[in-house]
Amino acid sequence: MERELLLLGLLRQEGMHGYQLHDFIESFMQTCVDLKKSTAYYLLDKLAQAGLVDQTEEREGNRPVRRVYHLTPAGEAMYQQLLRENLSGYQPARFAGNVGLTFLDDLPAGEAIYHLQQRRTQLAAALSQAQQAPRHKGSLQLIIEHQIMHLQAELTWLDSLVSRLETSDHGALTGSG
Amino acid sequence: MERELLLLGLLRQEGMHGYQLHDFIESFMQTCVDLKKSTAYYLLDKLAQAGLVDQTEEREGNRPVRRVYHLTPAGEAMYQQLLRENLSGYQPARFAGNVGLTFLDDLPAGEAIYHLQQRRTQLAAALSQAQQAPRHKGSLQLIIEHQIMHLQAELTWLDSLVSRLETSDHGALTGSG
DNA sequence: TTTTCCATGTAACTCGTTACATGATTTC
DNA sequence: GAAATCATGTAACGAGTTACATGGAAAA
Repeated sequence: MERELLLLGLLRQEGMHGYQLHDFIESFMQTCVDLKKSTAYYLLDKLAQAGLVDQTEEREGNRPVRRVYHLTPAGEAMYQQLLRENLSGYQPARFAGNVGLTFLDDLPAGEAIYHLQQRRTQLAAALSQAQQAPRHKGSLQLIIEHQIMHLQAELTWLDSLVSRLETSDHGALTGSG
Repeated sequence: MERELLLLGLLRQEGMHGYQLHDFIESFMQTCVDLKKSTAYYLLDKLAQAGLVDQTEEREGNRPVRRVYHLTPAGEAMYQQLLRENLSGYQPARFAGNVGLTFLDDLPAGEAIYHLQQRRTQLAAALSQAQQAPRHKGSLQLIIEHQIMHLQAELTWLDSLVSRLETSDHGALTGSG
């Protein structure tokens, strides 16, 4: 339900059409959320069918019609509920990259280090991208801060893992650390 | 492909049947991976059809047949490739709980704090569960360490957020922190 | 004896992605 | 005139979950 919450929350601030919504998320929340264009349309349709938003059609010149969505009272109620549910629950993050770590010692230390350094490069890039993200008013800024905190922690951890591998006395991985 | 990598990596260490595999993951990796029983069977079937594992049927007494899976040479090759791909890439984590934070200032500070403290309780529980996880040999231990690091960072961050809200002079959220 | 554990699977479904299709308009 | 942007959508697919179905064995 996070995606629904996201759309409802944004539409609550101001009416928007699908393209605009996707654009906003891509430009300002790209570090933390990823919502494909078709998914946005699909979701808006679903929200509309559920009576949580309604459409008003706009047109400028000869362009394709823009369906601008606004919250209905039911949508507002649902938003209030979803927001509280989201805030008061902890949803564990999933780390796809950890599966490889499970089997790290199936590789010779040298090669493990090499691959992890590739990973490090991408991680560092993600961090500096997050750090350069434009500052936002209100709590939108929070998720950027969170993202930066998270990426910094990941980077530090990865570095400590690599240096443990480098000084590998073959007990380094499981050593008390 | 992480789930496939996970299964291949475990099966490489020793032949196992679906139930056993699911059991192992649930008991020893529950803090980081979640793989439903049906998904395990489904995936094993897919791997078998792709020729990456083969089955040998075992039976004990009158119990249902156990299909024990082993890596084939093709499976071993695939494993080697997937492992390197996984290690050398960075796959961003997704934080479903962040969507709510985006709209945190739609709630009065008091209520926001209340909900975040609910979240904190669950987070702290997850942390202590991870801390009590049995110690493992080899790099399996790495993902538990990583999980603990991650949960600690989350907890610290959440606490700092709550205390910013508590001393809320209404600029606290976006203040230079 | 009833519940839990062992062991497997199928069918229906949801969610989201990919790839495709359309067509106007603005920018280079 | 070509390319990018604005604006919408559909069809097909894939991954994974839920709920259901089966049945023997062990434990309570």
